[in-house]
Amino acid sequence: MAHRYHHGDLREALLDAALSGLDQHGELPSWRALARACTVSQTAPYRHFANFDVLQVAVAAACFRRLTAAIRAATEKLEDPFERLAAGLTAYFRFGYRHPSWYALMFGRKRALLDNAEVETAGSEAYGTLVAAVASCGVADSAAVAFSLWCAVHGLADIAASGLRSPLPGTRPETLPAQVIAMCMEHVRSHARPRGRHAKKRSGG
Amino acid sequence: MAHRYHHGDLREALLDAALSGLDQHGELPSWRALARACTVSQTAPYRHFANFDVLQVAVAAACFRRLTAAIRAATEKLEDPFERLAAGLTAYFRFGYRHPSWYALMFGRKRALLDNAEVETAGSEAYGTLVAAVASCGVADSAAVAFSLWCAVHGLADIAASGLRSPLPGTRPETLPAQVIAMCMEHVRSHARPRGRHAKKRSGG
DNA sequence: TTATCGAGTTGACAGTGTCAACACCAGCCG
DNA sequence: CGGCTGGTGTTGACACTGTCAACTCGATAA
Repeated sequence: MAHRYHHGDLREALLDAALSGLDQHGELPSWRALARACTVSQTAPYRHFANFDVLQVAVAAACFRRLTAAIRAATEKLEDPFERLAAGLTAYFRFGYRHPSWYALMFGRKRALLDNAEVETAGSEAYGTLVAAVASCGVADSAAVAFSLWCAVHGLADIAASGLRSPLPGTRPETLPAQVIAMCMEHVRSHARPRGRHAKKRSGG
Repeated sequence: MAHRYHHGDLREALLDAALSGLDQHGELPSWRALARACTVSQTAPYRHFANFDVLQVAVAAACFRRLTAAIRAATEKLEDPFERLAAGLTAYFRFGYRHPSWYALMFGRKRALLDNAEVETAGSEAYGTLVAAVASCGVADSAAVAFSLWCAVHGLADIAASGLRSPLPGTRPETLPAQVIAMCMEHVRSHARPRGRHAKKRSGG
């Protein structure tokens, strides 16, 4: 059975092809190229996605889920809330740095992405982990502080993802995130309720 | 003579059409649409731009120059270096917020933009004003601090430009930049050499 | 067995960026 | 004045794109 008439799991195959094409060529393959990659006629994908935008949205949502997973993986083993936060921010940056084309898709401003529920949900979950991490550092208005941190780290990731022609000559890109994340942690500490200098979090309050 | 065979200044007309199309429809018009807008055949633009990427680069460079101008306009009247810096950061944000499609073009990661001399120059000039402003606040490693500020403000502008579905419910987008810029100024002050004089804030140590 | 219907196919359409070949016309040289 | 030149604009074509309508396949239900 070299060629079944029905592919079996075309939807998933298309998403896989999209992700790997994104990694390989830096851009989302065309609708027809995706079909070709799945050895399927150029209109077969229409049975699974209403149009190209819908497919893009599905891919972006998948990327957001991976971002959330990356952050969780980087933080789940840590106890100290400040360490957790710093690790989460670092993981966020690294995600954008390592998968520039995913990040570009996620934050490339596509009309369809902006008002889509799936992306909204997946994005909010990622953002939620950040707010929670800030709150657990004992910051009062954690939402506002979290937003500022997000701006800083998103800017860093976005700059890194889009080439990073190192505006600081002689500095390796690897060292830049440390500066930015240091600024973030400064900000958090200055907004945290005093809790005892080097006390590990003991009991929740 | 309603129709001259030679347009006269097609190059400039194309750039104008591109900018206004960018403002009006949120996206760069197509090559052919631009030609149509200048009442010219669809291949006439090739006499002025080698291809579509080159045109895009020219438009992006123009946008960078406008950004620099906006920052200069917002800061030139101010004396106090800290005020100047804050005003410059605010102007940067406002530029992205008010011209989302320009900003998207400038930082949308297009291969052609990354290694283009004109864009590089125009971008560096804008970045240079930031570094200078930071340095004039008496910050030692002004390059590193400026980069962190850039990340924060770029992230803010980028988020604002791409829709800003307000991750902080109940907060108007207008109030968000204040938070981020406050973080930036905190960062600068904590890295500034103490100079006495008109210190608005002192950090206890 | 036959009817049904989701899933895949073919062919076509308007739109895109780009190229080669051609047409126009301002300017210079004789 | 006349003819040539070369920058500018035009025409027609190519391969490619996303999308649609109409057709076909084949597993499952009656």
